[in-house]
Amino acid sequence: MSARMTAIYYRVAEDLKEKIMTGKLLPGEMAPSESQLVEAYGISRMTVRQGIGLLVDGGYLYSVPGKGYYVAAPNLDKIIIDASQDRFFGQKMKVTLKKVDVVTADDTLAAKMETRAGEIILRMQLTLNSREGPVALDCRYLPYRKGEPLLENELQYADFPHIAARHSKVVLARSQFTIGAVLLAVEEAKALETEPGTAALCIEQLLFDRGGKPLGWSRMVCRSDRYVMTGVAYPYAERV
Amino acid sequence: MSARMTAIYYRVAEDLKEKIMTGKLLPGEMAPSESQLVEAYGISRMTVRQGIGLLVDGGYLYSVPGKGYYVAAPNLDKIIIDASQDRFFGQKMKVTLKKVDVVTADDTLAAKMETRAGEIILRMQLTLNSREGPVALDCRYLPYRKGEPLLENELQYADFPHIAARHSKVVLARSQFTIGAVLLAVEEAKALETEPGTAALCIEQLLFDRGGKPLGWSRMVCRSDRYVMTGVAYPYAERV
DNA sequence: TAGTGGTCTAGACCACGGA
DNA sequence: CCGTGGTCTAGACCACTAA
Repeated sequence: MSARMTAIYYRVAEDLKEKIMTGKLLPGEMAPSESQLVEAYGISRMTVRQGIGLLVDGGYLYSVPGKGYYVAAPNLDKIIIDASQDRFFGQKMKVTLKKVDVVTADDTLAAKMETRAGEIILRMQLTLNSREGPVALDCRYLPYRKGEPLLENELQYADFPHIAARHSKVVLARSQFTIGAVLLAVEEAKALETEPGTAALCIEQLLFDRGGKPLGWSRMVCRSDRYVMTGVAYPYAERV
Repeated sequence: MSARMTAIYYRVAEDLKEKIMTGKLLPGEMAPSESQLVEAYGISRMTVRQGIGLLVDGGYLYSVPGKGYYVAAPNLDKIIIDASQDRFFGQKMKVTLKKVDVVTADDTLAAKMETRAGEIILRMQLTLNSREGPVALDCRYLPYRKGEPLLENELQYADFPHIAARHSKVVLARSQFTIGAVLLAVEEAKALETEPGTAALCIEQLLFDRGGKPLGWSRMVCRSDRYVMTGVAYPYAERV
C-alpha cells in the first residue's frame, strides 16, 4: 500500500509475519499483545495497531476481543483465477468479432437471462486466436435495446463485463462462472479447425446488476489442447 | 469485522459506500477529503481515516498522496472458486479412499514433483460420489518417506493440502490449479460408470512449500454431466 | 480485578501535488 | 503557498475475558 516501507508499523507487521512464517509462532498460538509490542518497540499503541491491522487483513492473525490476537491457520480454499480479458485467463489471445445479430430467445437462453422465450436478444460471436491458431469460440448475449447501436470497435476490444455494463447503463455487481467439459459440435470443431468430438472447456459467464438481475450471458468453448485455465490459491492476502 | 456496527467510522464508510453504489460518486471522481469528513461528521481525523480505510481495503477507493481519494472502477477480473474439500467446489460429495500404494515416478510425474524419474512416490486414489453415483476420480501423489505410515482415516477425511503439509512437516505456501477438458480413458470411464470418450473436467493441483518446492500433486477427472465448477467475481471485498 | 482488544480524540510533523 | 494523504503520539473510555 505505502510506497515507503520504512514506517514503524510496517516493521512491526514484518517482524510478526516473519515469526509466523518461520514457525516461531504456530497457528492457534497467541501473538504478542498490543501492550507488549508497545513496550518492545517503544512506540504508541495506535502505531502497533496499524501494524497488526495489516496482518489481520492479510489473514495471518485474527483477534478475539478480551483475549488477544491468535495466529490463523493457513487456508488454501479459495482459488483465484485471473480473468483479465486482455490476457484471457493468463494467456495472450487475439480477439476477433465474427458476427453481431439478434436472435429470439429459446427456453434455455430465456432461462439464463431471466426473460421470456421469444424475447429478442443481441448476440455477438467472437473467436479467440493464439499464434497456433483458433483457440476458442465465445458467444455473448445481451438484452436487445433498440436505438442503441453498439460500436464494433468497442465490442472487439472491451471485455464483456464492460460492454454489458455500458449497454445497460448500470454498474455491475457480480459475475458468475460455470466451468465444464463438453465435446465439440460439428460447426464448433470446424471453426476451431479440429475434429468433432474433441474435448473442450466450456466456460459460461453470467453478469448481474446490483439487483441480482442478469445483464448478460456468455458461453465460450475452448480447445483443451490449446488452452487450460490456471488458478492459484494463497493462504494470505499479501500486504506486508 | 467488528461485531458492533454502531461505530462512527463504520458509519462514515457506509455513507461513502452508499454514495458510490448509488452513483452519486462515480468511478474516477474524487471522494470527500479527510478534513471535509472531519468537518461533516464532527469527529477526529483518525476516526475518519479508519472509515475510509475500510473502503480502500474493500477496493471502493484508492488514495493518491498529495491529492486525495478517488473512486475505483469496479473490476470483475478475479474469479474466486471455493475449493473447500468438504464441499468439493461447492457441492457435497462423499469421498472414498480406494487404494494407497507406491509407484516409481515416470518422466511426467517426476517433472511435476521436480524430482528424478525412478524416484519412489506415494500414490493415493480416491473416488468422489454424489447421490447420483460416481462423479470423480482423484489421484494424489506425495514424496515417499519411509517410516512414516499415513493413517487411512486422515487420508480419507482431511483435504489434500492438509495431508501434504503434515506429511512433509511444512507450512504450505501456495497451490496451483490447472483446469482442462479431457476424454475419459477406458478404465476411468469404467470407474465412473460411463462410456469411454465422455468429456470430463481434469483438475490438477500442485502444492508448494515456502521455498517454491513441490510438495504434492493431484489429478482429478470429473464426469462433466455430474459436475461443473462454479466461481464468482465480485468487484469489491465486502467489508462494510 | 487486571489484562485484552475496540473505539475515539486532538494534536503533531512529513512528503507530495498543484496553483 | 496551501491542501492533501501518511505517519505517529499520548492519552481516554468501553466491553469483554479470565482468574
